[in-house]
Amino acid sequence: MALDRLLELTVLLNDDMTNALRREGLTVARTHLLWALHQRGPCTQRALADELNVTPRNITGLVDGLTETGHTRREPHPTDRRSTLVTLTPTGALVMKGMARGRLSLATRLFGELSPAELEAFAGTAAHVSARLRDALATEDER
Amino acid sequence: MALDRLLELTVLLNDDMTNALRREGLTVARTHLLWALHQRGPCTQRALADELNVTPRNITGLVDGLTETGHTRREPHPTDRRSTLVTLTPTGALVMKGMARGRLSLATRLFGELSPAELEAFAGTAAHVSARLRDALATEDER
DNA sequence: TATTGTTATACTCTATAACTATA
DNA sequence: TATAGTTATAGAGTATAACAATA
Repeated sequence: MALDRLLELTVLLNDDMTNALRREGLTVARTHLLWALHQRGPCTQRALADELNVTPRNITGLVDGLTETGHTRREPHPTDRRSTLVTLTPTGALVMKGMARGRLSLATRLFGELSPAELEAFAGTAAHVSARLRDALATEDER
Repeated sequence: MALDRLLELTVLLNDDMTNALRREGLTVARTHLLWALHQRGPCTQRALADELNVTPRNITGLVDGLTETGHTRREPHPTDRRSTLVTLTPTGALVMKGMARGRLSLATRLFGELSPAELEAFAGTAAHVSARLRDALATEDER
């Protein structure tokens, strides 16, 4: 059944992500945070908490770790002295650029043998599934 | 790009799984263990460690938790006094039966609107991607 | 009074290493 | 000597609650 394949794929992707990141001294959770910074630029921890859907306390820990490894830096907020701005260090920015390239090459290797039509069909279906997921889980409680 | 959709889907599925399971007092890791028991019947902890690809120490913790919540039980191995056989309690077996049904109904809701041809194409592509993933990650190190 | 980030505390998953009981 | 499972220890991710500084 398709769902089983999908779940299996989920597990595989997750494990592979974890292992690949460990080789760079990163974790999945920390990489999500880096990715958010890469896309949005400097953020307050509050904004990161909202973006990643975790508690502010959790962000404190993730930024602690990333700052210790030299990927991020805490800077004072220019107008609000309660806030800190989390920014990518040059190293952190480099790592994220490499990661963007890595995703591209992984995609090429994974999907490279598919015809454009197949690719389109797959992406369309994935989008469809993604959209339905929301509705489905809103009513999953009666299970 | 298709990979982005796939990763997004991975994250969504993962979060949803986590939340759905929390409503039943379970976690993803513990459910993997229950699923293995559901499919293979009573297992030694060693066998579970191999099946889930985690350390024996980790299995000790998971079985501790599941036994405390009444999903599993430890029984003496009939011939090897070093081993314990982990079994599903009646409650645990019931939960897993419900989960098998739940997966079916979730699949129906997610994929129900797709034509058989679309479903087949999606499943085929997922299998293809799954297979390629192995090769791809064996050579991902040059990144 | 409300918000930002922290400290305090706790639980789960995970790993390695040392140890006990058995094989 | 090797194997099954445990205790000991540690680190990461996550949560809630109480608190300090600031708005």
